[in-house]
Order: sequence, then structure tokens, then C-alpha cells
Amino acid sequence: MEKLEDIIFYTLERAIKSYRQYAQHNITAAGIDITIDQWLLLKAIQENPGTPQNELAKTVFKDMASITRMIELMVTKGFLIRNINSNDRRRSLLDLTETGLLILEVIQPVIETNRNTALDTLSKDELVLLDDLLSRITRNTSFKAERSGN
Amino acid sequence: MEKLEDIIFYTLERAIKSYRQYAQHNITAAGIDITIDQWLLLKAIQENPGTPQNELAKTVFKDMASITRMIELMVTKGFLIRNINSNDRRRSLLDLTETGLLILEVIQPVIETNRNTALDTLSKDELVLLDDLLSRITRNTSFKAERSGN
DNA sequence: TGCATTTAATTGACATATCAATTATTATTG
DNA sequence: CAATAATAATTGATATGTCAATTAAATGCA
Repeated sequence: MEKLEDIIFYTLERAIKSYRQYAQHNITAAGIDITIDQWLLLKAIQENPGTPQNELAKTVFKDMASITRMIELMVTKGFLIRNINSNDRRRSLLDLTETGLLILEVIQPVIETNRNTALDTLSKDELVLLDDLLSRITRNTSFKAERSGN
Repeated sequence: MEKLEDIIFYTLERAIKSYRQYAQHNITAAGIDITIDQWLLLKAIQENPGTPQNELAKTVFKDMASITRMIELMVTKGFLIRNINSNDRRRSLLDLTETGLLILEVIQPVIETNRNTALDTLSKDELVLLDDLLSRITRNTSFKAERSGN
């Protein structure tokens, strides 16, 4: 815990946790009853209609078990409707309800404000660089030809 | 989900998740029965003897409830011993067991290899920059004079 | 000293992460 | 076509994250 190389992952964890807390706080304060993770999944479903859950899992960097439970929750909350895909009865067909669509609308400005605040003072160039550095870490730590599921 | 500003937090999440999975995989593969979170907390206890749990929570970016449960677990696992601080009976006194110390020793090379792999091709300058960018995000999203606990 | 306040830690409830096992359905192939 | 393999999703178990409520002890103050 002395040299920079040793703490860069703490800095990473700290940044993401700080952002998440901040963002969630503002969402809740705006009277919107949704978690950031639920929002992300809901948005992914909206943007990729008909996508099976295993694809959604990859899109939002989660595993299938989490997706199943989150969808369940959002069906209960009235954000989603789940039907069975008649072409492949193993799959489900997910659609946003009116409520789900409305939530996405009202949350959008909050999300944008959160991002702008979080990234305030970071220039376009710096964002490009940050994206590149993080992507390299991802590449360096991605499992290749292993049967490890992900 | 189009512009860079919109996806930087996905890149962030992806990097941290990728690293965590990779690191945990290697630890488990080395036959070491500890999670990354437990390791971090164990190390924090070792490096800050006598520190109360609320301080530990800040150090490892977690909340007190998580710390309580993780300590409980590590006591059960035989990594830690918990005693009551006689100066202030609300606090506990945490000490690593022989097993706890041994774990930290055997895990150290694995941790270092993980970091080196993850940060491969990132120069010293880039690490400094990454640290700076992430710290700025943290600053931008840190709650100031609010009574929000953290 | 006595009571209210603060503080440290725990506990409960629920959301999410991860892994393993299971179920239902579809695809393969002998 | 029947047995087997592969795939999509669910479920169970356990770890962690977050918030709220509670407990126990210490502190402040009248």
C-alpha cells in the first residue's frame, strides 16, 4: 500500500463507488424509485428489443443469475412485462411497460446532470485517455480461451 | 449510450470487474481460500493495529455493516481474533492469527503478479495520470457538508 | 449524579455478485 | 426417431452493499 502501482485499484474502486453513491443519491432525491443497476438493465432492454437474457448480461457486465433476479424485481415493480418467446420457449420476451418508459424519461436529465458533475473539469482528451487506459486494463485481465464462463 | 461521455462509467465498471474476476480467479487457483475484499480488510487490520471498525470501513471504502459481517466471517475462518477494547468497551480489538498472517504471506506474490499483468503496458506516467483522473471523479462526486453519513 | 446525546457496533431487510446445480427446451447425431 | 449434448433461464447458497433501526457504552451537560 505504498507505491502507486499498489493503490491504483483502490483509486479505481473509490472512484466508481463515489460516483455510484452520488448518482444513486440524486436519483432517489428526485423521487425516482429505481437503482442504477436496474436503470442500466432497463435501458439495455429498451435499446435491444428481443435480446435474450444472456446477451443482456454481457451488455451490462453482469451474470445471468443477477439478470434473472433483477428482471423479476422489475416485473414486480411494473417496469417490465415478460412473455415467452414462441420461437424458442427457453427464452423470454421482455418489454417495457408504460411505467418503465416513463421512468426512463424522467430519470434521463438526472443521469445527465450526474455525469456532467462527475466529469466536470475533465477535458475531451482526458476522457479519451481514461477510456483507453481502462480498456487496456480490461484487455490485460480478460480471460481468453478458458472455459470459465465469461 | 453513444458518446464517450455516456459510456465512460461503463468502461470503468468493466475494468474493475474484469480485474476483480481475474484476480479472484488466480487467488482461488492458487488454493487460497479468501476473497479479495477479505484480503483487503485483513491487510488493513494488519497495517493499522488497534484501529476501530469505523476507521477500517473508511480505509477499505466499505460501510460498517459490511465490515462487521466480514470480520465475523474471518473470525470463523480463523484469520482473526476479536477481543473487547477495555478502554472503550464499544470497540473491538482485532488481531491476525497465525493463519491470517500466513495467508497474507502466501497471497502476496499472487497479488503482485495480478497487478503487474493488469497494468502491463501502462507506463509510470500513465498510471499517474489515471490516478489523477480517477481522483478528480471522486472529488467531483464526494458529498460535502451533507449529513449523509459518508 | 442523572439524563439526554453521541458514538461504535450489530442486526434486519433487501439488492446485487458469483458459483454450482437444476430445469426446460432445443439441437445433434447415431 | 431416440438418446445425448448444448443452451436459456432459474434457483440455492454465500458474500457484499446500502439503509434503517437497535443496542451498548461513553460523553456532555444541567
